Amino acid sequence: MKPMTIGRLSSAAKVKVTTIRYYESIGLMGTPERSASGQRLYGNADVERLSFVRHARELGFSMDAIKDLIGLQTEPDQDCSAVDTIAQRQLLEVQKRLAQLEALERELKRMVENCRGGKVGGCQVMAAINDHSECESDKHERLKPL
Amino acid sequence: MKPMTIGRLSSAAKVKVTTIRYYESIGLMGTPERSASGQRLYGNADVERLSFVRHARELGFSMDAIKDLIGLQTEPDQDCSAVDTIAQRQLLEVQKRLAQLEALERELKRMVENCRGGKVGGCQVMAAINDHSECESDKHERLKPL
DNA sequence: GCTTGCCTCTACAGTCGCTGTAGACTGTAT
DNA sequence: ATACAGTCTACAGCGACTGTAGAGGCAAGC
Repeated sequence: MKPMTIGRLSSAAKVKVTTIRYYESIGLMGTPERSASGQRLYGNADVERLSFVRHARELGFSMDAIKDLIGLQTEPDQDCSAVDTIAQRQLLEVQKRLAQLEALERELKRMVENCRGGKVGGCQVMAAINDHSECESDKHERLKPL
Repeated sequence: MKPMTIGRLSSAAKVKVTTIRYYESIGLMGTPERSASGQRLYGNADVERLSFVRHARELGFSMDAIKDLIGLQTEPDQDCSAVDTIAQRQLLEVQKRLAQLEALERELKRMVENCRGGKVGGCQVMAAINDHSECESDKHERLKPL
């Protein structure tokens, strides 16, 4: 039960030191104890909580969703359906994004395959970007960062 | 050849007014003429250039890549391979991202399907996020925003 | 005890690609 | 003449961090 410094927590949970302090600042991690000299001190529960956050981030959950999940975790007697709802919403998001990216892939593939070399002036890739209207998926939704 | 205001350019190219000014500020759109009262004035060439930028953004190209593409576009006698390289790099990025998202989808699906209802305390979804190690794709790369 | 060298602290700026706000001015339609 | 939409500049904010600066802390080797 001996407390660990932020660096140990960082390597235990595989989350960067700066990120841990950031999580604290946005209320995702709660204010830890401090040593006499002011250093943050953590215990095993913090490793688990931080790992949970990391796993959830890796699954693409937003910070808000993660906050909700943590809130639910602290009330184990509540109905599980709230958790299920969050996960299902996330799955839908991922599937939507997948569909977008698949359309993009088809389009880029077509562009690259049509390239016959030569000069920029007659470049098929350039033409494809210019004359986007020919494309199957003309109406891209606003694309989130790749 | 009568010049148009930023609002007309905005609807012609389907890019928001504020975004056009932003593009100007980062050097993507060049400084336009101004009317006597200081309003920006654009011509048809600007519509094409801005549409090109929009199409490229919809295809997920970064601003840097788009700057490169525009630079190449103004030199139609250069070899086309530089364009092809940028597009291929973009395709690879998209494919990498697709693979990540597919792994995510499998994992989320598994989580959601395992949910049998009940209380949060015994929730399979929670368990799955906690015990990420069981998953096929334990080693997710840093996930970019959904 | 002293130095070395890493660890930790706070506070703030920067990233990307915009979006939103405030407050003033301009142009057009009625 | 008035109303109202459009435009102007300048700056702050978004999410989820990352990077920097400058100061202080801590354990190990000499």
